[in-house]
Amino acid sequence: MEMIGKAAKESGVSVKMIRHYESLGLLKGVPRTASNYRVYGENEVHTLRFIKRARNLGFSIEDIRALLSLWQDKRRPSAAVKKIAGAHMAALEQRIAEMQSMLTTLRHLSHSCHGDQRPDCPILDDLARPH
Amino acid sequence: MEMIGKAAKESGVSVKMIRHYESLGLLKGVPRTASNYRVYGENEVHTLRFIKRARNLGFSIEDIRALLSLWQDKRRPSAAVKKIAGAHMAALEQRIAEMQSMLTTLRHLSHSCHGDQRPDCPILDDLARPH
DNA sequence: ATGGACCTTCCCACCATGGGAGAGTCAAGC
DNA sequence: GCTTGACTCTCCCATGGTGGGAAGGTCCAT
Repeated sequence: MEMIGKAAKESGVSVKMIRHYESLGLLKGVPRTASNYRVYGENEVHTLRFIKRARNLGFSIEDIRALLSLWQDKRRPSAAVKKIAGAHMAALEQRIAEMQSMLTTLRHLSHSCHGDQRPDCPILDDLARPH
Repeated sequence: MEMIGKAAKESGVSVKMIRHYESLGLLKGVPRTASNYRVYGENEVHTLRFIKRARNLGFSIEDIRALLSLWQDKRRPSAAVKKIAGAHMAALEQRIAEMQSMLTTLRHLSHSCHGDQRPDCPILDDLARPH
């Protein structure tokens, strides 16, 4: 009889988040003891690790919901999985590109800022640019 | 007499967010008409554009709060500005590195997934890895 | 039986943004 | 003057993912 704390340790998902995922319907039908404690078996811990790994790869909860149901469907077409992964990769690429563009601008600005005791600061000048 | 809608258009900050920034103390002492409408002048619009630009560069509200006060302090040391920018750049770099690491893994997995009608899928296999 | 380590539910917070309700205001056109 | 539409006001709620903490129940070892 495995309680939530043990499942948390084994899966790497915090107790808080295990309950949260359950409330979101990612873990269904978790049984309870007579005193209302959640009980986890191998399957649940396996699912939690799946979720953990997917979160580590940046998948959203909705993506994970879809991935879990494909995982459980032994007749899924692998194309369906690849499509989700592809969309996520595209989103990551876009976000990275945005951040890199910020970084490029910041590096230019920072490079041209003395960073000393004097008040002159191209960084502030840029932020305050009338444009 | 410039109402909030016009200030929004001129600054690129939404009406909602202008009010929000004011509630956070980023815009102080915005005057009101007799009928309680906010009134904006050049200074306020300028500040809003500053905020907008800083947000576009990914600065947090707290960073912006500090940047605004440095902007208004004509005797600031530029080092203080550069320090904030540097910390932000480091955070961006770290986040980008994390996302790129996700992307690398995803690309490997996706590459080895047929993406057809068959159920075999290394992506799911990896997510479900016992590890 | 007491204490400590669990567990439960419920509410609140973050950050930045937006949606929408319900009410007031203002100007233009009739 | 009255209607209409475009503003504006304040409030509350939602997002997504995570955590904090309160108030109470349970279980086991001393």
